[in-house]
Amino acid sequence: MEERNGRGLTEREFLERYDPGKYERPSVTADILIFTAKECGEDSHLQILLIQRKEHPCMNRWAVPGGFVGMKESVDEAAERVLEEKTGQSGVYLEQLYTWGDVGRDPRARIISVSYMALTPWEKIRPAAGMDAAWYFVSRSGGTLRLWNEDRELSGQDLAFDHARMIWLALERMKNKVLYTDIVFRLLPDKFTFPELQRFYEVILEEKLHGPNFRRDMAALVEMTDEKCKSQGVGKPARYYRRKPDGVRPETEL
Amino acid sequence: MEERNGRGLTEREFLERYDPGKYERPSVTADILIFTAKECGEDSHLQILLIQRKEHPCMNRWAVPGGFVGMKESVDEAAERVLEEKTGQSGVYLEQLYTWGDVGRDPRARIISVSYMALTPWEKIRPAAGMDAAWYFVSRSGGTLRLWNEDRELSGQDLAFDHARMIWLALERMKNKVLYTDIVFRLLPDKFTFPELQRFYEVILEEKLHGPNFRRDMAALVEMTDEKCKSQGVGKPARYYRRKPDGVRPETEL
DNA sequence: GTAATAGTGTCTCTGAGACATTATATA
DNA sequence: TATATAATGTCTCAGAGACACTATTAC
Repeated sequence: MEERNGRGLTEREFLERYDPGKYERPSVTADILIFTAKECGEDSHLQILLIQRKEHPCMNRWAVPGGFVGMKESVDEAAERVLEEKTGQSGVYLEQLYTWGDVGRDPRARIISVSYMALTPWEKIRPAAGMDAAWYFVSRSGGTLRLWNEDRELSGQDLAFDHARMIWLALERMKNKVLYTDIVFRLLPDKFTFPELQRFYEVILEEKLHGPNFRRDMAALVEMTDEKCKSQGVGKPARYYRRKPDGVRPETEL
Repeated sequence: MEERNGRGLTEREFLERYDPGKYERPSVTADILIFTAKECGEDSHLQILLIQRKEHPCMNRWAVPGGFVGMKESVDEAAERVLEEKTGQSGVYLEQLYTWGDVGRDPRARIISVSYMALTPWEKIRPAAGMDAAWYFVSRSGGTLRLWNEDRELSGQDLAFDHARMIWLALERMKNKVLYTDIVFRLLPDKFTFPELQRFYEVILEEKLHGPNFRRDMAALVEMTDEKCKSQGVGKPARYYRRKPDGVRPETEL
């Protein structure tokens, strides 16, 4: 530990003299794509929490919640902080997705954003804090992103900065991971029916699945409970299932 | 475009008054994991370019090449710049991997690093610039990373910062992507033999493959040429193959 | 010739996909 | 009873894995 560098300095001496202020530096934010899913009548959809900006730039446009990374918190911690501020939850599944570093992506200043994806069951969501936050249904059809709720439908130009691409990438990532990881269960409550589970898979995969085969393929991951769902409408009521304690698939590669 | 915010400012007026200097900001680097692969006698191995640090902190330890992201370049552009400085190449396959944001990861200052993976054929590599750069063979066995070359063998403590984890993640990512993307061909020259191709797959997948089945499965992606390899040692000389122009698999999800 | 590696052909058995059938609720 | 949805059982065919065999070089 007493090694000296080219100018004869130890590490301690070097660090004391080190001036990090010589160069200009970018700001860094953690932006969180908070997803949930709710059964709504016939068809299910993913939902994402967006915030309407009350300030320039992109005033009145809708943005993914985010916050600047402080000097005394890791980027991951900043992401958790933002998530808790917006949903009142902690311990939510959070996964880093991508870092957005183009020069002109925010006209205010040089801002680099690390995007995260958060997945949480609808039941655990507290009503979005503040009037400027709203849940939007989200789907992709053809090459375009669709975002809508009871109040309005957004077009591509209604999203701030490069956030449309952020959302697109998150949906793509989910689609790629859903078959070999456990992420669906992060969107579901502890007890769920097989039809629910299947609809969630279908939404994320953006394709219909064959019911009987789906049951067969999921058999290793879930187990039956004695409870039956109260029948909603006509037809045989579904039985509740839960995850098998040991039926585990990996979640991240890190 | 003439919308005014809560204080009656237009976007132009707001931006003129915006002061990005109020908060302290972290430094951001782009760190490049430059991989190549070379046939070396019996067994092939991936190789990675490392640089021995001549300065505190982590003096004399080996680090992944990196550089600070300038204010007038995107993070991707910074990555390309670093890559070209170190290999003299441009147009190399480059993929963003992960962003490392822990507070104490660099004792000099708060530094957030965006890691990239670069893949290039051995033939296109120019000799590493400077005496401080060296190629290391790299593999994982059990839970540990192995790095070695003709001169020395590195242990976990010989790597700077969190760079061992960076390399580990890159190997994991490669392993996960190799079967459904084109990344192997980024490591190979234009013409290659089937045994070569198979060994590269085996190195990345960290498992032996069955020769005849491997040929069958790759048939859609490559095509035979008339050229035969000069026989090296005993045995039937291998035939050269090249990629089919249309035999394409996707490379990234972005 | 033998040894060694390159390359082809074929068999089998798992498992994904499709469909038929039974079960249980409402009306 | 009819209808709608849940849940189970079975058939088939493509494809992964394993193996046997042929081809071409050095020695």
